[in-house]
Amino acid sequence: MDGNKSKESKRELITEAAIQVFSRKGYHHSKMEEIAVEAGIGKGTIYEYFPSKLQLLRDIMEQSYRLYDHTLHLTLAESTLEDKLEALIRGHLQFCQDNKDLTRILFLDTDVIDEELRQWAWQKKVQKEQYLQEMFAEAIRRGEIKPMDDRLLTIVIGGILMSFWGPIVMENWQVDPGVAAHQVNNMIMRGIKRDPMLD
Amino acid sequence: MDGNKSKESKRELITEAAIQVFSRKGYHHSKMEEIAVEAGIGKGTIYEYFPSKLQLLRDIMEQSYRLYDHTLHLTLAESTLEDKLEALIRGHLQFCQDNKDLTRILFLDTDVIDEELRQWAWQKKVQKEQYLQEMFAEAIRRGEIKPMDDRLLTIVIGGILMSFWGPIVMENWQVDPGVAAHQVNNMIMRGIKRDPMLD
Amino acid sequence: MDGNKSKESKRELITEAAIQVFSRKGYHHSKMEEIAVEAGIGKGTIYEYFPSKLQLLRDIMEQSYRLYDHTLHLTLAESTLEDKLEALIRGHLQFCQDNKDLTRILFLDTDVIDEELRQWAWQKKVQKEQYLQEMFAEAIRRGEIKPMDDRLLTIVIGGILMSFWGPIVMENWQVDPGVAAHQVNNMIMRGIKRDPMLD
Amino acid sequence: MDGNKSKESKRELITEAAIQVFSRKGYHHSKMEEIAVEAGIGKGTIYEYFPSKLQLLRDIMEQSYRLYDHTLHLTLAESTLEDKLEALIRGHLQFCQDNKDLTRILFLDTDVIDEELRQWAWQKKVQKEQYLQEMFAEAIRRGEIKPMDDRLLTIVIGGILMSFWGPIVMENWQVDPGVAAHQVNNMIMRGIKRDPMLD
DNA sequence: TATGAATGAGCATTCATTCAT
DNA sequence: GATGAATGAATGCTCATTCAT
Repeated sequence: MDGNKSKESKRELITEAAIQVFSRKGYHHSKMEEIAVEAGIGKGTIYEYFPSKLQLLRDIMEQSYRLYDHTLHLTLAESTLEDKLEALIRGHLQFCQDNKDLTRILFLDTDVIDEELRQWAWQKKVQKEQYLQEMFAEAIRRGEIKPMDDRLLTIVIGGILMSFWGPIVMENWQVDPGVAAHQVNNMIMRGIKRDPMLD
Repeated sequence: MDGNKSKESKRELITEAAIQVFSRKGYHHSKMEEIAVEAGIGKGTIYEYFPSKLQLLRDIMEQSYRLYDHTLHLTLAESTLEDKLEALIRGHLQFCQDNKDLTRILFLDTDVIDEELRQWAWQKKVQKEQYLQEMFAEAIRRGEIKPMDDRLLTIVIGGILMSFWGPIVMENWQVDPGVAAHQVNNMIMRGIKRDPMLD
Repeated sequence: MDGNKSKESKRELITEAAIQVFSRKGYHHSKMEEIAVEAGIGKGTIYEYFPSKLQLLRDIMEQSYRLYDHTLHLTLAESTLEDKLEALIRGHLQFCQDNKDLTRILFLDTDVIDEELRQWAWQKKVQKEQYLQEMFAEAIRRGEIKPMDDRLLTIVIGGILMSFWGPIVMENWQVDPGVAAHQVNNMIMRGIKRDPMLD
Repeated sequence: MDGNKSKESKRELITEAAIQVFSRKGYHHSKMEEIAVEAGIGKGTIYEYFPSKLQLLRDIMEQSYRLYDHTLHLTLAESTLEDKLEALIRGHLQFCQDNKDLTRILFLDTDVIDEELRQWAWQKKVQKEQYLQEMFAEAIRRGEIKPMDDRLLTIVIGGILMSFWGPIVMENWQVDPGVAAHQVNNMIMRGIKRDPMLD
């Protein structure tokens, strides 16, 4: 029954260990030795599966983004921007809660490592923003939301999404994704100002 | 008179050089040698003013936060939350534009260095959030904004502020702080959804 | 019937592969992995036949010397030194041409490996020189060649023999062993200086 | 008085130490640590003067060849080939005796290291041979020596020169360069065969 | 018997920090 | 004070060898 430790699962074992360590210490303070110990294997074994420490990080990053990309696709099932946005926020919160270590690496270490990785991460960010911006532009055209600078709106929404990982990952903020997403979506859609009409 | 290079100005010279280099390469890829060259002094001289590379970063961080704290105080001059928020956003945008290198270091390298610095930076963030949260709580009590989760609102607003440094610092996004702040503030206060009443 | 790969032939298979690789890359740059691939077998299998990389080299060296020793025995069939020498040179040239890879290993890697192997190779060289030196001493006694320092003559002749492997192995120098041996032998026996008697 | 340990002499110090160690152990078995200890300095200091272990070897090789090239120039002062050859052999013997460690590195490690160094060393060898071959061709034309294959003669003479370093360096063979050179030159010029005319 | 995944001793190299001048 | 040559602890990576299957 131990046979499920196939070649693929050994790779995953290393990846898991690396995620733990990278998340705990950050890339530069993580030693290959420590990752090996965490995985319960020898140092050299890592190099049977990954050619270098940097490539190990890259693989983790790419795997993470593939996982995360799923979040964006949640918007496709909805028709109105309001529903799309809520689905997006909910999915994002869920991802952060389900993959704390990954989130930490993804949003923390990204920009500090090497130029190629930096480029890659930036491109990912741009792609995501283009997707969102088009979504907003279309909603403006459709008249669902007010006429406004779609670029600025993209930046703002992107920032809001980013804002959650800190509390969730660093402070272990417990939150129901559905509830929080609804509240946040309400803020965005209807604003926070008290409606004087209600008085 | 070479003596105008007083003790204090030599310290600043090093700090400036370090900001350049840290910003350009990130902390871990910055060499003390390079900082010295950038400052036009000898490598050993840095150690006359700063006990270590890490402490040099800490000093820069602290100095930056002192500078940035000023932004928060801009809210004090305003009475309504709407005005406070706009002043805050405007001040933040201004700071990012005026101190790109500092911003990069502040929001990029912060969490990856050492545990103590990580704690310190987190504490700064918490302090800022407490200030904002109280501001929001008071506005809710006062009835200026709708009843809502002030913690969640704080996170959202914090995220929006953070969202700007990327475009400004990395993409050299040119924006008029006054105009952008007003637009963003409008989004937050009145929401983005088109008012059906207007139809 | 795959069984024609007997124990002995598998050993030879490995030896052949090792000769190829050692010759191509030199001992230190040759990887056991590469030798295994060259032999078309698994890495571990080599260790069924040779206890270590170094021992594999030693075996090749010893085998080579056994093969080469034959060259020296060619002198036995001749009576005069002149004929012995020509046979020796011819045999040496033939050996270099027929066993380029072996020659390369034999004369290139010998001394750089480990102390024991160095000793062994040196001893082989000394044995060969003793054989030659005795041959010369006897020829001097017999009056076939002039009275001279037989030690010095041995060194000179040894050097001449060594001089051929470079051009043959490294530059792929094509030469007829019989013709070249005759020419070289003539140089040695009669000198290169033009005989003034002939004028 | 310690001030003569200038930047240049520290470089030499390292070079000397490296020559010792490389000569004793061969390149691949020499550790940077050991070279540092031999030089009485810290390991890191070597890297202040040489960018890598390989470059350290290269520098030594080049320096050696510059020193050795001098030997070839000794032939220029002589007019007849006989005198040129004797000067060459004498210079060669002298060089081997005076620079045993260097000789060992030069004639032992050359071909086993890296491709670029291999090329470089081969080119040096070719240059030397071209010089000799032209010298011989000219002597043939002039009628000082018999008509013969000048390429073959070059190989033979090159081999004879090479033959000396083994006994001198490995067996500490004590020889008077002048005397030995004269004897060897006689062998080459007049041959070893007893002149039947003398009977 | 054959295999190749796993191992870890071993080594070149980096760079923050020191200290003699 | 200012300097930069010297240092060595720290670490990523290699590859001969082992051993479970």
